[in-house]
Amino acid sequence: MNESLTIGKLADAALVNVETIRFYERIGLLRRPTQKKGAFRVYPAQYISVIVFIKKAQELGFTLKEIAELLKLDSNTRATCAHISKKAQGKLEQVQEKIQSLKVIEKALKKIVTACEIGPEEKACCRVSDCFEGKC
Amino acid sequence: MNESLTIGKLADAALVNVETIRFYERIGLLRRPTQKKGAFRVYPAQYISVIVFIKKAQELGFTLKEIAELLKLDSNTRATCAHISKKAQGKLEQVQEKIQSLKVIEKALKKIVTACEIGPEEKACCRVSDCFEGKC
DNA sequence: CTTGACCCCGTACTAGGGTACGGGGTGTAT
DNA sequence: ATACACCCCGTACCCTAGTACGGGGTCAAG
Repeated sequence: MNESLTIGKLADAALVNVETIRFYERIGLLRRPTQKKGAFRVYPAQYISVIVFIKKAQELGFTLKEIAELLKLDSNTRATCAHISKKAQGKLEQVQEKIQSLKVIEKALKKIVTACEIGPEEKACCRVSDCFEGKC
Repeated sequence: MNESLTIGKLADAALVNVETIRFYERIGLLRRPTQKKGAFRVYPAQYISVIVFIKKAQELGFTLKEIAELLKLDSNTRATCAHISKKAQGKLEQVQEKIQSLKVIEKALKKIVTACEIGPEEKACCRVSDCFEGKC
């Protein structure tokens, strides 16, 4: 297959607005596609996963700037492989910290759920807002 | 101890701007402290962990609105315990989804790092942007 | 009892991340 | 060859989450 898409089809496939794609191109987050049909952009289907990735990463608290850095790791410039490895390691640590923090919140929420099931009087034993103080 | 703090001390302790605290109060994310010294707000030290929590949760991609919902789980209104349990379960699922997504990204980054260490030619085998398509 | 550091409130401004709009061009199906 | 859905670009506008500002009040030390 290896379909190619207009901006509208791409937007539909990635569940975003056409304007969002144009916006990402303007700020340099998405590369303008090399191929064109007349004046119209023509995107390889690959772009869908890039946009899906951007949206997922955003939900995880990455800024568009940080996401741009993540996407840069995909570029195939062999010359800079050591550099890319270093960058990837930094991002990896950032991701692992987020996972740890989420696990702390997860634990607090689980405690609230079970405490509630046991009985209302137990509930007060855990506050999500204390979960980063080790009190939970 | 059980210290009480002025807004300035609280801001310093929680590593935010005084204006940020006032902003959070304005939008109802933080409750205005009940105690006052004259016209000045007096905060119990507990507020520090609440603000720290807000900041952490933000980094994890929660909006202030979502964070307000998380904080509501801390309220001690016994009448609504079943309701709180349900809310907490919903939030728990949201948190667990985030953890899963981050693990997918983590895996992709690890692959990039090791591929880079083995040799530049292997690097192209993994793109972070494909990581939600199961291609990684 | 004054001075300096801090607080009050309201309003205005900013940055990030889009969304909407409007006037015009285009590709394809009929 | 014409209609209609879709694309182009630029500009303006919007929401969220703050940050800054300015005029005035207040506590505590000297």
